[in-house]
This record gives sequence, structure tokens and C-alpha cells, in this order.
Amino acid sequence: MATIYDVSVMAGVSLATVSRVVNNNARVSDKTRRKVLAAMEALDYRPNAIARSLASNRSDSVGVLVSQLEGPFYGPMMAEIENVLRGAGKHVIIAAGHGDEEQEKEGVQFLLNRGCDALILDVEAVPDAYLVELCQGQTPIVLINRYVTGIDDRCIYLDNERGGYLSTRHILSLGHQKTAYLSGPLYKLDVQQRIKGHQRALEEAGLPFDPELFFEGDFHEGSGRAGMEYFLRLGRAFSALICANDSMASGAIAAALEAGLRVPEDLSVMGYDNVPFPAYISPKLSTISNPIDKMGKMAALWVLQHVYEKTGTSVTGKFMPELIVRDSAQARD
Amino acid sequence: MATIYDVSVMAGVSLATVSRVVNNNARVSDKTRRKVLAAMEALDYRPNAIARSLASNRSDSVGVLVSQLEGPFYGPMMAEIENVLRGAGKHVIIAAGHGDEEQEKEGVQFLLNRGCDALILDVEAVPDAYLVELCQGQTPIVLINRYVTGIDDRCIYLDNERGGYLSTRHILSLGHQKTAYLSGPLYKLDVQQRIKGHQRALEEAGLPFDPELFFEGDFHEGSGRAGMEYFLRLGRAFSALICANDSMASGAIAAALEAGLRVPEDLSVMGYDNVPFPAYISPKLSTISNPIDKMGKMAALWVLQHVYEKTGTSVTGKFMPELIVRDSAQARD
DNA sequence: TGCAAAAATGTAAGCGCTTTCATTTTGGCT
DNA sequence: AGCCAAAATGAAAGCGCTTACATTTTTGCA
Repeated sequence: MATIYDVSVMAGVSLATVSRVVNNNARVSDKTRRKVLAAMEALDYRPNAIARSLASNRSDSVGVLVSQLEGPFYGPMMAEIENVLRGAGKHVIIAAGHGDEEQEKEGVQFLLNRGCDALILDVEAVPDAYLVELCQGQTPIVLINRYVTGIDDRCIYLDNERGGYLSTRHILSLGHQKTAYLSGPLYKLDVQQRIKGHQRALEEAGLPFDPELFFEGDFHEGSGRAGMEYFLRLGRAFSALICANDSMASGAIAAALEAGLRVPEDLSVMGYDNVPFPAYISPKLSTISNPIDKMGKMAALWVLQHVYEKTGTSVTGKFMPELIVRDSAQARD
Repeated sequence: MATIYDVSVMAGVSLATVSRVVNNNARVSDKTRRKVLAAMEALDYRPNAIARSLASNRSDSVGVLVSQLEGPFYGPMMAEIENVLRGAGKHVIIAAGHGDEEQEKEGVQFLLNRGCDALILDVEAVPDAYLVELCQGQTPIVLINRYVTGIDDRCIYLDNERGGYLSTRHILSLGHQKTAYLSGPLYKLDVQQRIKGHQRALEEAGLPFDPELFFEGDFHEGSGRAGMEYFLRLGRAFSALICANDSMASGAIAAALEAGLRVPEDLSVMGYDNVPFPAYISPKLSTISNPIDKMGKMAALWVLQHVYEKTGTSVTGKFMPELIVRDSAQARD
């Protein structure tokens, strides 16, 4: 692999000059530039990103930490981030935290040690204090999908309380009185918020929250299925099931169908997140939009503005969920 | 940020000694080791990965290039790769090629320039020759989801011809005579292979391949829908639709249902890939397994063995698809 | 106790690049 | 031609680490 030194020798100039034309950040006479470019071409010279980072203390790369690589949720987000950043000539290094505090911290360290210019974090297991401290550090941080007081300006998040509210209000407006709630893991803040919204809607309608018709799942299809089976075993009547995400809703629907229930005729089901697939199969899932891709884009734009000093659209942190009415929920007969 | 120099001063030893205890690759007396570790602890020392890479010419990271970050297909693969590698203390840098030759090449360059110790590539747009040449280079390469003659030992792939064959044979065994085929982009090799298998099954049954009942989609739901609409508009009778992947199958089913057809009563549908979601919604999709996650794992193991010299399970390149019978295809009345 | 071999540690030269500062060249004026 | 500021270029000191090689210390054993 040719180095900058080889180029400088071939072009008959100094290292500094080659560096200047590579980085295009200082005046170089046309004649010299042409000589250098020719040498670069001839040697098929590729700047060594590692050496460049070490010397300049920047890497033109931003680190992204997500909970999972698989699943329908994070993919679009990563894709958007990559898109925006690549468009600006920056690169993305992705790591996974697996919703585990240790692994999340380790992932952050890894990205930091790799000299990322900024970090976009979707973390759920680390405590707020850790994040606040992280934000004091050298490397700029953006949080996605999480709101932490004290570093509001670094947070890009969905109003999950409102989403929970919208979902339940929709169900109630269809005339349902008895509803079951299929929740995500309770330690997650967004899960708690969704429940809060759910309860607010119930309260507003003068309906009680029934702790028995509540099941804590893990956001995966399997637990949706498990939740449905639990509710069925319970033997309590309910005409609508409100789920904390689409994956669990899918699992629940599958279980319901297998148990001989018709959806939505016998049971209305609401999802949450609006991930792609459930829109395409029968019954099409009514759900709450979670513009995770737009949030990813926003995070990338934040980085572009605050780290790479590109100007552009102003960055807003709070996103609003919307009700998406499809076929899985209908009016109660 | 503390450097190795700070640690060496605090511990009263040389740089080299600190480096030795950090890397744990040369004998250091217990007493010295303890002093150094104490200093590291006290200074909260974190080795700078960039500097380390530059000096040692390895990075403990492997680059992964996938076509897309979103969608149900690559997530599980990336997750498996990350899993295996993280378990071995290695890290993963992910880039996206977007199925575009230029972007794929650029992605490869990026990963190479970042000093990855090895590359795992899922590329579709670059020509075979490019890959063969790449394999001559310094950095070890593994190809996933692609078979290239001449570098067979670097390829981890699915027998797509067999998958196509299995899918169609299943449909034919159910008594269907008139089938439509919803293909992926024809320039892709795996797509061509699936078609070959399809045709072999037809031939074996003495049935003709009907070029009119053939539609080239793009692997996304939308084109599944479009394909279905095209077939419907055509007005030709067919009792089964064989799709080149699950996403298009989902789109096609949605369109069929909207057109008033019942699946599978009026129309049997086969998917391909066995991605998670369609298993959970009605009708559950019959499909062909594509163990992309296992292939990812295998690629990671290959790297572990050939690059980091860990021994372990032997690595096999060719994977066999399997028929997965669920509800979307049934015997013709 | 003395000595060679083994073990531990230190020295210093890079890895490939950026960047500050010094030096040389250029070009516009008089 | 001669002068000077501006432009172009070069020299060299790092960035934080690894590692070959040299040196010192320890160990085992006669």
C-alpha cells in the first residue's frame, strides 16, 4: 500500500504538500496539485484512515449504539442515519448494546476508543446519571428514544405518553369497555410512559384500570403469544387488546386466531410502532406511528450541525406519534 | 484522557512495560504488573484503539458490508456476526452498500482504510472479478450469500437452485397446475438460481414455464403488491403464486385479499427466506428457509479461525434450504 | 559463591499522517 | 531592477502506541 511518503517522493514535493492536496484545506499551486494528483493516481494511493485519525484527532466517523441489530425496529433508524451521514462524507460505526447495562457501557467505550467524532445512542439499560456524565465529556452525544432531564437538548424522543393515550382513546371511541393491556418490559421508560397514556385515556372515559388484564411481555412475538394465552386462560371477558408494540400484537393475534377468535370481529387489537410487515398481512394492524427513522435522521442532522458545523434544518427533539387506523380494531357490535 | 505515558510515569516503569501488561502478551513480573494495573486504575486509563491499530497494524475489528441496514433480512445476520465476534473480543464495523456498485466499492475501501482485520461482504452489485482481486489482497475476505468460482473457500452461500426447486415442487405436489412466479431483480445471481430451480421442478412435472405469468419485482412489499395486481389484470387463471421472497409474498397476499381472493382457498402463495414476521399473521406464510443468521455465524467463525487463529467447529460454505409448510399454500380443490 | 541462561525491563525507532512554524518563491509595484 | 507582502512549500515535531533489540536483573545449578 502506497503511503503519503511514496506520493511525495514521486511528485517531488514534501509530505506536507501532499497532505494539503489530499485534505484540500490549504492553498497549493495548480502546478503542484496536478503533480501530486498524478502521483496519487499512479500509485493508487489511499489515505490511511487510522493514521489520519491519530494525527488529527478526528475520524469522520460517528458511532451508533443500538439495542439490537435484528428486528424491524432499529433497521430503518440505522439506515436513515447512515444515509444522512454518508451524504456528508461521514461514516458510521455500529455497535449493539443488547439492552444490557454492561454491554451498553462497553459499547460506548468501544466507540469512544475508536475515536468517533460523535455518538448516537439508543440505550435503555444505563442510568440517567451515566448519560449526563457522558455528555460532559469531549465527544458530543445524542440520545435517541430517550428523554433525560438536564441534557434535554441532546434528546430525540417520542411522546410515548401521548401514543399510549391515542391508542387507548381510539379503542374506547370504538365502544370497547373491557380492554386488556399487553405491556413491554416495565423497567423501560417508554413502556411506563405508554402505560401512563393508556391509563389517562381510561380515566378520561371514567373507566377503571384493571391490573388483572395486564401482562408484561418482552416486546417479542413470543411474549405476545404468551400474553394472549394468559388472558384467555384467565377467562375474563374483554373485547379489545392494546399492545405496547407491533411484534407482540402480531404474536397475540396469531394466538387469538389459533384459539378460534376472529380479529377484529371478536377481538380488536392495537399495535404500536408501525413497523413495516404487519401492514401487509391480514388483518392489517391498526397501530401508533413511531417515526423512528425520522428520529434517526434528526440525530444525524444534529451531529452534522454540532460536530461538523454544517448548517441546515433546525433540529427538534420531541416527536409526536399518530394514530394509524387499519383493520385490526373495529367498533364493538 | 490518560495516555500510556502517564501510566508509565505513575507506575515508575517504561512505556514498553505498560504496553506489555495491557496486551498481556509478554512476561511481566507480578510486582510490576500490580503497580501498572494500579496506575491504570487510578488514572482510568483506556488504551487508544486508533494509536494501537496504527502501531500494530491490526484493529481487532472486522468490517461487515451489507446491502441494506433495514428490512427483515440482514438484521439477524448482523446480529449473529456481532455475537460471535464480540464473544471473542473483536468488534464489528458495519457499512451499507445499497446494492449499488459504486457504493459497495466505496464501502469496501472504507472498511479497508479503517484497518479492519477482515471483511465479511454481502455484496451484489460488484462483479466477480473485483471480488477475486480483492481476495488477493492483504485483508482476508469472506463472501456471504454469493458463490464466486475461484474463491470457493471464501464463499458462504445458500443453494438457491434447490430452494427454488423445493418451493415449486411443494406447490405442484399440492396439485396446482397453473402457477405464477413473482421474481426478484433478475441481475442478482440468487434470483436467477431460484428461477432455475423453479423451472427444474416444472420440467420434472412435465409442466411448461409460462413467461407471461412471470413478474420481476424488487424484493420489497410494494412490488409484491404490484406483481399481484399485474397478474390479476392479466386475467389469466392460476391457482398458486410462487414468490422469490417473503416480503413480496406479503405484499402479494395483501393485494390478493383486497381483490377479494381468499388465501389459501382461492390462491396458494409460497414465500422464500423465512423472515420472522409472516409466521405470525394470518395466513401464516409457507416458505423456504434461508438460514441467513447461521450463515452470518459461519462467516464470523471463518474469520475467527483464519484471522485470529482460534480453532473451533469446521466451517462449511454451502447451506441447504428447507421447505417450511404453514398455511398460505394448500391442496387445490 | 560464581556463572550462564532465562526472565524482566528499558530504549528507541517507527506506524502514516497532520500541522505549526520557518523558509523560499512569486508577483505586483515603484 | 529592487522591494515587500502574499502565496507556496518544506522541515520537523508530534499523535499514542507496539516491538525489535539492548540491557539489566533474577534464577538455577555446579
